Amino acid sequence: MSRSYGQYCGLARALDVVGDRWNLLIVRQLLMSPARYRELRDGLPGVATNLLADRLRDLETAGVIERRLAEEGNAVVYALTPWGAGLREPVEGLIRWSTPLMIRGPGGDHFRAEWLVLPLSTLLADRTATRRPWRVGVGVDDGLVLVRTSHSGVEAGPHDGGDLDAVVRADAQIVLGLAAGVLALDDVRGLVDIEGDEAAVRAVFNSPTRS
Amino acid sequence: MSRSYGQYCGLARALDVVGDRWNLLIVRQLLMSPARYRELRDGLPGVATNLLADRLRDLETAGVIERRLAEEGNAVVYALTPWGAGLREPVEGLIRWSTPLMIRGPGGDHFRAEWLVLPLSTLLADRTATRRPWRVGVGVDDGLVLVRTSHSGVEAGPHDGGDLDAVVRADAQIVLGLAAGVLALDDVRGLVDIEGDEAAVRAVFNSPTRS
DNA sequence: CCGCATCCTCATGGATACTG
DNA sequence: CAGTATCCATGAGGATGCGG
Repeated sequence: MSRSYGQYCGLARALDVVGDRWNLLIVRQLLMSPARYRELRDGLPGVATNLLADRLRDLETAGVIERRLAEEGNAVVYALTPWGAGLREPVEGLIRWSTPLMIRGPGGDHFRAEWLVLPLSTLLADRTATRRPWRVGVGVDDGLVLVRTSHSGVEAGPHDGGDLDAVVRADAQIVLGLAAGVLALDDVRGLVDIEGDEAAVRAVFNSPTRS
Repeated sequence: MSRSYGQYCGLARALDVVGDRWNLLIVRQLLMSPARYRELRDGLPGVATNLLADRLRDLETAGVIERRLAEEGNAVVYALTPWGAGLREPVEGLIRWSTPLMIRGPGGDHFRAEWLVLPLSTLLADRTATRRPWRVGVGVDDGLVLVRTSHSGVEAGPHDGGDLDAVVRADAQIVLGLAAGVLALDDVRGLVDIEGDEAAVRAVFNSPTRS
């Protein structure tokens, strides 16, 4: 664990726990779903394997994550504790704050479709859901993210294999621009591929924000 | 500037900008008020002066902070840009998340009364304000933090020298426990010193949360 | 294979002295 | 006062090893 700030301040103590490099990205992965060591390593391109092991130990000691035994028996699965799951708010706050950094496009950075789950969740959460419920797949590269109506608005998550009313495919940059309201669907028609119920797709990206 | 994560992910890009050690603590200081170099150094015990200078440069380059000329003429003052001020949400989220780390008490850590401003702001913000407006000073050590009613609830900030309806003095740990709702005022009567209008103090710490 | 531990190199952080 | 310059300790990154 890195050096403590030694300050009796909530932010400093929070950063003593999750401020070290890679820690919040590990939390990001686990906010989507519990995962095995290898899955974490795959979802965190660039992490050194010894650092990942170190950080998992630190976070477990601090009570942010816990090791569970997978259903298959002896496999270890890492998951957030209830307290660790409380990091969703500040993490989503940082994601919303980062919008200006994302609409510039990916540059040469790594990208994984699953990384759209949290941004879509938080950017679409306060959209008013339409009358009839829908489930839409948002596809980038080879991945598919599920966006659907929920009791209180719109939710995103990993694709669960269930039926979809529609599938939208576009570059990640465009998907984020649409979700953030920086782009309108009609402005990028040629860059977006829509299959299925177009009305459902419009409900995702063009419905007014509750504000 | 530290090594980039190289991930096209909002959280990773946000941390590329503010994830380096000390960066968010500098933002914490500037969320309270613009400050000069020396004030930042004083408010960040433990920071090395070269690191502070480095970080201020990085944050300015990234567009999080800006250098301003003070009213007195040639003095430089650091302040958040509008985008940088948008970090208030995730920072307050981390502060709320850190409550379990704070109610354990200060241990041997440094403490400054001004560090209560952000926690009091975010922990009391959704308390319903009483009918008549009040201004209460919360005192720890030698410092005094202002808590007052606002149009939409309760606000905290640096003491502005104006008249106060009451002053409460207690240890920082107790103040935070009261604000977080972990302690009730009557449970710690002997440890809290109240001057002035006690009803105003009760309005700060005992009014029901809006939930 | 998966889940780490070890080793080595180099970038970053920390403490202090120094300068315009 | 507002930073630079310097030096040393520490942590990150990458390759590889190793037991289950």
